[in-house]
Amino acid sequence: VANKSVSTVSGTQTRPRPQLDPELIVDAALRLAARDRTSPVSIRSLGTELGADPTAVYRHFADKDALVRAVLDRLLGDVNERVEALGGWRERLRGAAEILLEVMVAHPAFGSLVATFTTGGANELAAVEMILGDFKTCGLDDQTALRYYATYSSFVLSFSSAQAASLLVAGDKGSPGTDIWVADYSEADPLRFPTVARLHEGLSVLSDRDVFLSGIDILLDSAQTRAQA
Amino acid sequence: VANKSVSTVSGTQTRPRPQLDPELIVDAALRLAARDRTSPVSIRSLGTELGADPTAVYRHFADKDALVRAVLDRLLGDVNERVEALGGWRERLRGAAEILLEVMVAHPAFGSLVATFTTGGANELAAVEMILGDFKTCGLDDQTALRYYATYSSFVLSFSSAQAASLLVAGDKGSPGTDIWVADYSEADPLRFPTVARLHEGLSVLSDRDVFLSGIDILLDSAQTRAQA
DNA sequence: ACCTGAACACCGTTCAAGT
DNA sequence: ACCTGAACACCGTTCAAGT
Repeated sequence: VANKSVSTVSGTQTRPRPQLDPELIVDAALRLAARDRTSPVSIRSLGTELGADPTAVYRHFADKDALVRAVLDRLLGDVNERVEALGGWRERLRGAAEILLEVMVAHPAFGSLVATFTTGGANELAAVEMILGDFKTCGLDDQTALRYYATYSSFVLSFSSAQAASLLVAGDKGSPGTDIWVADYSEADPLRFPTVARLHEGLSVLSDRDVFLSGIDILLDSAQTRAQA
Repeated sequence: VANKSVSTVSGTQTRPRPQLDPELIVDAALRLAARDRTSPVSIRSLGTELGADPTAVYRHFADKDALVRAVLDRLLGDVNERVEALGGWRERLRGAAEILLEVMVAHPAFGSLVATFTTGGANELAAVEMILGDFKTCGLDDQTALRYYATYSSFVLSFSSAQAASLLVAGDKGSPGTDIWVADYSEADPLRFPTVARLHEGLSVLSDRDVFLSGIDILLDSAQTRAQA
């Protein structure tokens, strides 16, 4: 909506100060989060990225929580934009889950918080409308559609948040490709833990992403079956 | 296993120093977490709770992450103990989810981390054995049981973690009974967001706990149906 | 041999002092 | 009128100095 052109800035300043505004701050925050996916974004690092005093942020956001909400709403907007291209209620709900996970994991400093904040922004509302509408299109009655909407979004948000958070706690150590849900149970005592011992190989093969999509499929299958009944 | 009696301590010391050991530190950490459910537990606060120098903790745990893992394994042990009393695979899986959520929400400083850490402790292994075994009892083949185990635990852990985390970020402000997943959408524009505008009342009625249990029921229904096929 | 506590490198946030 | 940066009250963690 806003015109982001800065071409009218006079040439007197050799190093153009970027005319701080909320959108620019959100841009910088996302740049930092994507650049180092193992660290949180501090107000101080944000200041240096902006070429301004760290505390300048406080003239545009009441506190860090307000900044986090703005950043998350921006990410939600990116997700919505990509989801709009998808057609069919089921493909859209499955694709939206996949895309949201991907976007949050690409910006762990903020993605790790997506389950604990309500952005209150326009993009959040648009996402709710899309999800609720698709569960209605599926054929569910109002009451049931609401239930599936809530279950769907709580699963997608909390899973994505946990996945992003695990990148932050892992820090530099830990091979980057490692999945988080499954530990190595190869030496579990067969007497005390017979099932684990027998199936530990199958456990280590599961990938977080597959588990996530399995959960989505189970939920969407369930919605479809219930709608047909 | 360990005998926790300290009755043999000599009476020379007026204020009995509690003979620091890992279990005592975990006890103190859980006491703090349960006492103030809106704040994280710092090493410093742990020190004063123990009546010892804060850095004493580092002689028993390599770093804070190691302490967190020990605390989470203890909580997992508490959950397991209560779950053992339940009979029937379905009642146990449903009850386990309910109890885990309750225990994590009762100790948000640590519960908020339950989705991002693998404890590597004995209680974790016991929980995996229980869940896998119950999905086998349900009648699923190995491959499918593994998938349902992974989906079940990722949902339970990430939901509980997000729920606990929301108590931390809320801090003192915010009425304590408020649910996190649903914002107030009562003034959504009916033209742009028709479904939300029409159903916003139903949305505000949903409780987090009900949404959680709905998700569990959908998952267990799905497992049962697939096992019968 | 064991423990303390000062110190380091970080946080988010405030507000007096500058321009 | 606007912005800076020093300062405050916190973090987790280390390690020299004590006993």
